[in-house]
Amino acid sequence: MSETFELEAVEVNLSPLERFEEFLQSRGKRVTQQRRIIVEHVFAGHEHFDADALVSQVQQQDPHRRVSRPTVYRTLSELVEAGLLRKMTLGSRSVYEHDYGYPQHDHLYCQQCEKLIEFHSDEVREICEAVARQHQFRVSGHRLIVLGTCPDCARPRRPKRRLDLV
Amino acid sequence: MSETFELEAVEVNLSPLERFEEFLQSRGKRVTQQRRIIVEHVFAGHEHFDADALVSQVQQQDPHRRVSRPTVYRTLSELVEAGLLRKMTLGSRSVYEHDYGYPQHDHLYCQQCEKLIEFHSDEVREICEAVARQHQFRVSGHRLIVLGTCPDCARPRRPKRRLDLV
DNA sequence: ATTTATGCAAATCCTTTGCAAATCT
DNA sequence: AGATTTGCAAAGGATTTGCATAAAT
Repeated sequence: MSETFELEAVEVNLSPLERFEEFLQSRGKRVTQQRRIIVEHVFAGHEHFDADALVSQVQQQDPHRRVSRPTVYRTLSELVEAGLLRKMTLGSRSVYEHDYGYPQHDHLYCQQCEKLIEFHSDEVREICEAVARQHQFRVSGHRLIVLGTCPDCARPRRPKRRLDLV
Repeated sequence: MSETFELEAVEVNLSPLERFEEFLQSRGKRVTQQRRIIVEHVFAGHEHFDADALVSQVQQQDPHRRVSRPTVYRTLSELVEAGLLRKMTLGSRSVYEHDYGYPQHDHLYCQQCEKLIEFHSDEVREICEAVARQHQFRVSGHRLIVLGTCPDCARPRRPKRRLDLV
């Protein structure tokens, strides 16, 4: 998965933090400690995460560099605006993932263990564009999520599937 | 849109209510006034709706046949379980639409006016299946939403787009 | 007669907001 | 200094839950 990223990665000149600082300046916003902490933490790995996880991870990684929940929510919104993160809704909470420097992709979502598996498909984007064209619809993006059970969860015990959700 | 439905509609023997009654009985649940009211109302038209809209619509349609919010939520879950309704998340709330007797489809979602436009694509389902196969993933369904601006909203004023959401 | 369902009020969960104190530029 | 941010506590919106009462089998 990460190999794929390296290969397909879009050309990027600035580090996420640099890009974010640029964004902030262009808006007359300030480069604060907490915004720096958040960006660094978020781009240290490329897993999916939600606001809550981010708050506790940052806090436990270094008790000194703590950031409040409201600030995390505020900064995540800015990162989405800046094009650094992509946001998607999973059940009741929002999940974020890298957007800047990462190729477009969609997900397989295991309803058992809540795992997200990424996959890329040019066809999906093409279909979206074709359909949009037919409806004179101006596309800004799409979200495709394939629901089901991952191989790990398919074995063990009976797949008490959750029929609701998403 | 509705013409397409007529043509592509899957073979159906039972009315939604009959099917739901069957489902309820098979689970030792009861056929109550409010469950009947809800099913009838939901299948009177085939628009998308959320719990809140359903509560007020039912109430204003006939003040006598009122149903409480908790009951609506509980019944909607049962209808999803029964395969009569499909649930999807839009921003912060859940939106429902017919599933029983209606062909699989996906949506174009206007971020300006929140309108949902349905479209059908066999290719999407095929892609989902192909990808799932590659990952030994057992598919139970998918959700594809194309985000953007509908033609009606593209004209009037500048498209102050919402960059967050979904 | 039993058992399940309803409605109310209260509780949850996730996210946002008001505001005084702290931090940037 | 002057403006923006932060963190706290509280507010909000959507959905769920406990429980006594009402309705279905």
